[in-house]
Parts: sequence; C-alpha cells; structure tokens
Amino acid sequence: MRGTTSTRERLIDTAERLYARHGLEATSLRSITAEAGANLAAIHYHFGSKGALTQEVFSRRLAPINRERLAMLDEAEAEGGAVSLESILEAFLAPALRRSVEPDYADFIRLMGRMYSEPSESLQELIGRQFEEIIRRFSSALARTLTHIPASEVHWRFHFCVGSMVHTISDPARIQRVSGGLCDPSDVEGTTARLISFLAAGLNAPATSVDGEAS
Amino acid sequence: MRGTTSTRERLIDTAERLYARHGLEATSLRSITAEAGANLAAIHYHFGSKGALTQEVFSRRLAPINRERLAMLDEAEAEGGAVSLESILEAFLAPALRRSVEPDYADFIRLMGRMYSEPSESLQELIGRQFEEIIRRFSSALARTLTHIPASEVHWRFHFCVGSMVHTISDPARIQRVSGGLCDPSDVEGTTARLISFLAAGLNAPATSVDGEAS
DNA sequence: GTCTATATGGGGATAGAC
DNA sequence: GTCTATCCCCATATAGAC
Repeated sequence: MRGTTSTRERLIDTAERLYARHGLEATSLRSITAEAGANLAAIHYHFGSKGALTQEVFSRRLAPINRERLAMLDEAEAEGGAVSLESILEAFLAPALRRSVEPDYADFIRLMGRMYSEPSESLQELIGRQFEEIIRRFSSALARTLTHIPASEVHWRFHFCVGSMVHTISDPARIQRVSGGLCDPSDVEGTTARLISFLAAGLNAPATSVDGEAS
Repeated sequence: MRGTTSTRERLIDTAERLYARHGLEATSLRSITAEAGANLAAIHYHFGSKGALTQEVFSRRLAPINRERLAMLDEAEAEGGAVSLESILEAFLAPALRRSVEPDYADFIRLMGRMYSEPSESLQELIGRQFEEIIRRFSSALARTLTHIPASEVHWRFHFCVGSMVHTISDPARIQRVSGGLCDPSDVEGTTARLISFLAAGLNAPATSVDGEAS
C-alpha cells in the first residue's frame, strides 16, 4: 500500500483520519507521521507547518462538495421558473450526506462538525472563503422561493438548516445512541429524505411576526 | 474582587471562560491559574486533575438548565390533555437560550457547542448522564403530541431540533457574519420565537413514507 | 525526499516547605 | 490552602547528513 501513494498524500490521509478521531489540537505531528510510516520532518518538508497541513486536509475535501452543490443548484435553476424548496435543500444536503458513507470521505465528514467548534484562525478564514459563495447562492435561491418571508428571516432559517445538517452528519452514531437503537444512520437516502421534509416544512412556516422585523 | 470568591470558584469561572474562547485542549492549566490569580498547584489541590476540573465546569451549569427544562415540561403537562409542540419546544429551548445572554452564563453556552465535538471520554459520559432524562422525557412528550409520526421518526426530528439549537447558540456571532449583519443574535426572544416556529413546522411535517419504515 | 539529532518551549502532575 | 521547585514527557520546528 505504501508504494501506491506519495508520502505527501499519505500524510494528508492520515491527518484527516486522526483529526476526525481525536480532534485537531489533540493530534500531534508525531502520531501522524508514525501512522503514515513517514518521518517527523516530512510534514515540515511537504507543508511547512501543522496549520498548512490542516488547511490541505480541509480544502481537498470541501472544494468538490461545494462544487457539486453549486452544480446541482445551477441545474435546478436552469429549468426556469420557481425552484422548489426540496430541490434547493437536496442540492445543499445530498453532496455532503451522500459522501458521509463513502469510505474515502467518511472521516472528513465527521471532521466537518469540528471545524465549527475549533476556532483556529487560519481555519476560520479558510472556511469563510470556501463557504462564501455557497451561502450567498443558497440564501438568494431560498429568498426567491420563499417570497412570503422577509430576507433576514430567510437567513435565520437557512442557519437552522445548517445546524440540523451538521449535527446529523458530524457524529452518525449519536442518533443511534440517543434513540436507543431505533434510528439507523447508515440509511443515507432515508436520512436525506427525512432532513429535506423536516427542513422544507420549517422553511415554509408562516413568517413569525416580530415587531419591527428588523432582526 | 479576589476576596469575594474562593479560589476554587475562581478557577472554575476562569476555566469556563478560557475553554469557551480557545477550546478545551488548547487551554493549559497554567493559563487558567495565571488568569485566576492562583498557583499552578491549586488546580491539583482542589480538583485532582484537569479532567476533573472540566467536569466541574460542565455539571455546574448544565444541571440548572436541565432542571428548568424538566420543570417547564412538567408544568405544561400538568395542565392535562395534549401538550402543544410550541410548549414542548419552549421548555426545551428557552432555558438555554435565555441564559445565553446572561453574563454569568454566556461563556458556558458557547462551550456547549464544543462539548458535542470534543470526544474526551469522561466528558461524553458526563453528558450522557446529564441528558439521559431530558432526551427520554422530551422524546416521549413529542411522541404523544405527534401521533401521526412513527416513533423512530420523532427521534430523528428531535435530533434535527437539537442541531439547530446548538448551532444557533454555540456561536452567536456566526449568524451575523453569514447574514452580512442582517440578523441580530442579541434579540434572544426573537431568536427563540423564530426557532420555535421553524422547528414546530418541521416536527409537524407529514411523515416521510420510507419503505419498511424501520429506521 | 528522507533521515537523525537536536533546539526550544510548553504541557500535566507532584513533593515538600510554609 | 498556598507556594516554589522540579520531574518527566511531548509538542512543533529546524539543521544538516545522506
């Protein structure tokens, strides 16, 4: 196995796996190089620092997911007319959820939960860059479909959607634990369908009448 | 100020603040004692280890929130008859959201997001214990109200609710960033109302017809 | 590109005086 | 209960041989 991939790639793979399992801070360069069968100095040779390696881990996986999200949204919008909530949600959710069971991606998908809660500065910047277009495109798609909802409320509701997705994706075993085994997270299509119908109903709720409505 | 509270309490307060700001792993005992105006050895004298201190930080704040949640649910159920989704959601959300703007609690509320993604074993156990009753009580309250939804689906939907809440609460500034300033997280009552109407609609969505329906 | 060896700093934990 | 001093280990990073 070690001959097939470059040291550089093995380091990224291993870092991804250990980050997902133990957290970013808790994962040492030593443990990464040891498990990748490489030398401690290799990380600095290939990346320059731990932070730069971490950025590689994230951008490598995030870029394809977000590209697919935008492609699916493009396609839905190309059909002309109003885009259904379900299509918008599908474009946002499916590219991430589908990958959550691909062996190559599973570790990273679990890492996504962490990136929201470990506020390393360079990581936050990277995420900002990677998600800027996503947020802009999906928010305005939602706003065009949800004509009865004020723009600020659309942002709130999209925010709630992201929360449900991240919580669902970042620790698949959790739903099994809290449901006492009743719920099966390995059925990704079922999970996606459930999320879509839940979130579509939430997005479609009557606008809350808040005085002033500014916030 | 230093005379008013015991060293033990100041250590917990300071740990809470630094944990929320920098993460659990990234916060050293040295930084805690330095900022609390105490000696490095004080932590081991009072708690025995860093892990034990961390448990103190969490259980001190979690217990009152969960006690209030159960009290509100008790009250709603005491009125007899079916309990509305809105009352159940309010009992679950308000005790946490209300505290997110109390100066004493704000740091901890932000910490809550982290506890879901840092998988230290002792912490996961503590959380399991603290939330066991909450999950049981709220899941069955929801199931009694949502009679048209299969039990496993109720668990999924409650899971989605938790995700929205955690994501909303754990980094209040995020919604401001991603909305370009359109949304104001300091209006807690507005946020609670928005969450309740969004989640109530999602919980009430028609049951997704999944073949077999086992999961 | 990959190795060994090492620099430099910080981590948690503890012993023992006060 | 609080301090100093210290043990021991591990972290990231770098220099320089191969």
